[in-house]
Amino acid sequence: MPHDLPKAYDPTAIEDHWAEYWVRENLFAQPTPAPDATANPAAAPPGEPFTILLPPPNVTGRLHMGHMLNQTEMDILTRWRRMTGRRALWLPGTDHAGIATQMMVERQLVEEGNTRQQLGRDAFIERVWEWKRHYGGAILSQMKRLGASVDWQREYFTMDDNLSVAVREAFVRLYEQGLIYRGAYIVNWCPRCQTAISDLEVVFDEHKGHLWEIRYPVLDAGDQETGEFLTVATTRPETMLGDTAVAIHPEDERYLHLHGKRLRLPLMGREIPIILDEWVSRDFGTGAVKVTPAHDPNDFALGQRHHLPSINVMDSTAHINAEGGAYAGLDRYVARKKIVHDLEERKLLASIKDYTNNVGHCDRCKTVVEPRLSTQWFVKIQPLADKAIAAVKPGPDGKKAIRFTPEQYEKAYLNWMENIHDWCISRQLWWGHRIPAWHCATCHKVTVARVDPTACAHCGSAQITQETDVLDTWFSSGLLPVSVFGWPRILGAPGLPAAAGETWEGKGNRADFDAFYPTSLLVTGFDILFFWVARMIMLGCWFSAEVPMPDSSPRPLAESVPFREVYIHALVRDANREKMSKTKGNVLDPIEIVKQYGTDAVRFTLASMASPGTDIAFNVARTEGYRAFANKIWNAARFLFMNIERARESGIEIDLSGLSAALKADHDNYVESRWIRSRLSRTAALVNTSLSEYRFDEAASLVYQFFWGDFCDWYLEIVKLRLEFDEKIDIISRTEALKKLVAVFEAALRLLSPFMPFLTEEIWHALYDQQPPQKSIALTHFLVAEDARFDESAIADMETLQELIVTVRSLRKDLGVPEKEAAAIRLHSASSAASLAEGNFDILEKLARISGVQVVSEPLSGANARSGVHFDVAVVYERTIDVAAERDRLAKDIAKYEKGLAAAERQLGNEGFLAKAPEHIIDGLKKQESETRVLLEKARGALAALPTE
RNA sequence: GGGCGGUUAGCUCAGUUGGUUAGAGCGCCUGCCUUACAAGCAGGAAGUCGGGGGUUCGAGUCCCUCACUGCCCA
Repeated sequence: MPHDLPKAYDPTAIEDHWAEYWVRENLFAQPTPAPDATANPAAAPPGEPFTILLPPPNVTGRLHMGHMLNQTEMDILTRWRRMTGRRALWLPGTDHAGIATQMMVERQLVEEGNTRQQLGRDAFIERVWEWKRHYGGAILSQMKRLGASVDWQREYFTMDDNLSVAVREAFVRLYEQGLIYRGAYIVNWCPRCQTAISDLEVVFDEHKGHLWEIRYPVLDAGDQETGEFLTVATTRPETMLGDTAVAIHPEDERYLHLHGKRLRLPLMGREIPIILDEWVSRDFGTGAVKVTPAHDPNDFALGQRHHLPSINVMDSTAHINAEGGAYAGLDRYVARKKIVHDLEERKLLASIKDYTNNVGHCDRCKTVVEPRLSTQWFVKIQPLADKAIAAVKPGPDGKKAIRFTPEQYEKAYLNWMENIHDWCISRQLWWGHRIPAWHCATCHKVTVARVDPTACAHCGSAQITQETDVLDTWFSSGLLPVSVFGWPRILGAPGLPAAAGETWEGKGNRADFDAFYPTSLLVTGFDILFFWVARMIMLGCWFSAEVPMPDSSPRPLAESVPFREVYIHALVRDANREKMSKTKGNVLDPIEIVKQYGTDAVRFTLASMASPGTDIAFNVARTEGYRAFANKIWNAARFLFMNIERARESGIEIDLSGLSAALKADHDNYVESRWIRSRLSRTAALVNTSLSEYRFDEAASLVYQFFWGDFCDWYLEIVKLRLEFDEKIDIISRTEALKKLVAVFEAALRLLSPFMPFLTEEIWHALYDQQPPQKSIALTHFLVAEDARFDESAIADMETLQELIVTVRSLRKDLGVPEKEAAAIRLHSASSAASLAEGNFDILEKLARISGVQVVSEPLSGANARSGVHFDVAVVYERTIDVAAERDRLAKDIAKYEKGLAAAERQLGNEGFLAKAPEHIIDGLKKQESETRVLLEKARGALAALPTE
């Protein structure tokens, strides 16, 4: 029997199955539109595209909570958009992660007693590919398991041939445009990784160190020491070996007499000038700063301004080199110690002060980064940044081509983009896109080419060797929004395989580009704002601008952006709001939690806590609650199936093809059915709005509230009355009631599906006896307000009934009526509440255990009565209420009503309010005032009617 | 040092352009195995919205200020 479900929901029993099913059936593949689709709208597939690119996780990566949040949000949005009829394409893939991957494989080699140098470049790269084939992309398998609704046929990897072609083309174009140059500048150098790293890969940590003050002897005109000293302050004394000047502020009165003088550099003996520069801070240290252009970015800038030589005193492993004289060969920290010792010995150390400073560490290996002068490749970034700024600011039409949510991140983005530095794109690694530049041994010029050259383009010499550096990983991932759709092949660029077919099947073509670029949205964390977001915008705007629009017109900026919207989500922290970190040991593995509670429950936790701009303190207690929610729905399904079976046994078959009509049906005798359909309609409207504003928290709680609070707690309980088989309810109404129940439930499943895809898929298939109208609930239609009939009066009536039921329940409890015992009520009402109660006696009987209703014409007060706005109700019972407790309760109510009434009266007596406040506010307040007055009078009466002690 | 955010129930958070008596989940208290569900049902308690000042007919919401706190950039 297909409808025989276990009593408790066990996610592990079903999730693997559906995860595999979705991948196997290729349900979320988005085919390339027919090439002539844009020219011939009739041939175009229906629906606006909704395109979203997975921000590429590292190929070495494993799924963490941040990924899971990120992917949950993308999946909810993609599933939702897909169900609303958009042509949804979510494109997955990974990043080759230069340093991380190379480190991984190097570690393997070390275990084998080998090094990459021994292996050689080509063999090493082959080794990395091998590693990738075996271990790479574990994170994508995890995504599959979590049911991400991506198009697996379009999976990308930044080192794939097609994407490598794009990288090479981009490099060559930028070079030809004069936007790539090579030169010696200060870069962040990781002595362990042996490569330059970007500013963003340097993590600053507070570090307790010292500030050493060193006395530099002043020289007179004859180069003799005058006996005077200029004292400089430094946190890194070992760099003094490379000092080429000392700088002071030109207006610093302490040092006016030293203008134009020279100094003798201690330990090295070299003469260096005193230079004047306004950059020097007079308040810091002694106001005199040593200048080491080869080892500090600020000093480098000073050196440029004052034409100072740069002396590099360290090698690539941060050991002192031959320029360091007696210290050559020492590690930087050993050298520091020795230098301090030597200075002290020569009485040149003025003082040592404790000092806390920010020290940069390599993001990958935590080694202290050494700012170092070295020859690197750079992108002249300003022209790209200008476009990237224009794309975010309002255009001439006042519209922004890219919109940020939450808005505050736009400011952060612009601030960064407006202060951007040239981008160092070279990395001294082997794993990555090798820079397509060849150095000529004959004329020393550089040849940059799309196809590997055999001779120097300048002098024709065959003595050329390729640049050994590779490109920064972000260079390739920044290109993804264009390259995954076939750029540059779609331009038919020379030296590239033709756009039509060949080996590029499924790797993007012109029709894809026309259909899916710009993508709709990028979802990512704020920590990634400057990595993906910024680079994709710069490169996307730059290169797509050359691709004409489908109608051959030039592509405007608004159509060249890589995505139209950016949604920035929060950081996932642990339950104590601590940042998760391996060293703290508080990292939660999402997969482990998923195993415990089910994917849906974890997804729902993340969604319901994802209010924009607020970090998520992930607490499994919350997840436990949502597992309970899943279980609740599971059991609601069991209840339905039970009744479908029972109906079937008595020869009633529900026509599942008529469900949507049942939702809209005008004719309906039952208030609970009119009410639940109205609530469904309202909920659908609000969920759609919330999702369109990225309010995952609102959307999730709306669905939760509807399913549990409305559907299960009220509707299901009442509908049981209609399904009674012992009673002589006519078969037609029974069938109708069951049909509406099934219709509402099925619709609610669709509403829930983007949030809980596994549970809803399982139940939905079961509902259709494994013969559903679609292959997946994910391919059905997402509910909108119009799908269910909305009836304002049903909501009002139901709310009155609910209030009556809750009042009676509470009264019964306070009177100590045993749960199972029915009791009669007396009811007074000046409005329709009494007739409503009589007309729906069966509901009251079941939900409030009422044995009879006696409608009375006099208001009720006293020991066993309570009042709502529309009614007074008393429970007929032999015992009376706990008078003291009731008095407390009433006193509290009275105080609350008095306060409320006083506030309302104050407002309504205020002419300014009556004159200025909008009408609906005034009307609302008047209504509130009169209702509160009624409640207050009734509460006072009730208090007076209580027996005295 | 510069910039941005946060402070609402015991905990975690909502609270739309100022507008009717500030909400949710979890936790807590009380009573129930009522044949969908004890991962449940029913009832209940709980907040001077960080402090102070101001604008306004009206402030959790806007402005100023102080305190605490988090993040980003240098």
